[in-house]
Amino acid sequence: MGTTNTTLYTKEHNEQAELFKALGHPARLKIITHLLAVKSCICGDIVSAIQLSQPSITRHLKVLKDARVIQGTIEGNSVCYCLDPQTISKLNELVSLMAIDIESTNEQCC
Amino acid sequence: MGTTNTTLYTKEHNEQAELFKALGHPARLKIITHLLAVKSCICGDIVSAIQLSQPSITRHLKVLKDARVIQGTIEGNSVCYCLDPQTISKLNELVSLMAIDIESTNEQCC
DNA sequence: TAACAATATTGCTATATAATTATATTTATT
DNA sequence: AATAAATATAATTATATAGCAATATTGTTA
Repeated sequence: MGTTNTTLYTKEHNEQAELFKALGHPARLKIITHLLAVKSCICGDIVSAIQLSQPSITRHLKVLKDARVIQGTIEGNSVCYCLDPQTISKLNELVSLMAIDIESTNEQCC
Repeated sequence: MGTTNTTLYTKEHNEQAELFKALGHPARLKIITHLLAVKSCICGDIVSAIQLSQPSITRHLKVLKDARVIQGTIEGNSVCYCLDPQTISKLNELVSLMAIDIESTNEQCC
């Protein structure tokens, strides 16, 4: 049905899935890369950096914001977006743990 | 349109997005967690570990396999699945870089 | 206050996804 | 060869997502 039955899973798995899902679109990765590249907050110029319509960008930004990948603060007329270090850090821990766990599981049976 | 226009993005971003997308479902994270926990390849018992129908599991496994998160080898009647260390390692590098980059961008303007 | 600028929302369409039941395929076993 | 077991595929349904054009909202400035 296109609808995930979240009741079957832990809160953690559901939250982590939301995060990964938010990262699962090239436009959103491009936005993130852009935010990292400019080394500071950026405002409306995301639209000119990404080849999508303004409403589409806004939507992608909303997805990233809902997943707490980015934060947005209103600065007068425009909005200043930047990455949320906490979320990226949490993501990093999660993936690092996976990588460590997999190292110790070096039975390579497949 | 529900269809991502992949031509707008780099091959890397498209590939990374595919990977994140594959991880963006709690059932698939549960499968991964299970594979990490049993510390070895497991076969059909994934179905009993996850509360979903057999075809749904098979589909999730296919998504993970297509994204190279897991590998599957046929063992007689059943299939043995395990995580692909290379992909997890690549993912780890990517996310680590993000985390490092964000550290150096500590202007916290938002 | 009017006009402008920047961002958000709405409405729409087409494709993608999640899930199931039923069926098919494949291999093992008797 | 027949049956059983394990996995995969097909068909179906409902919801989600990506994208855009048009419009609304919100804040700035003349």
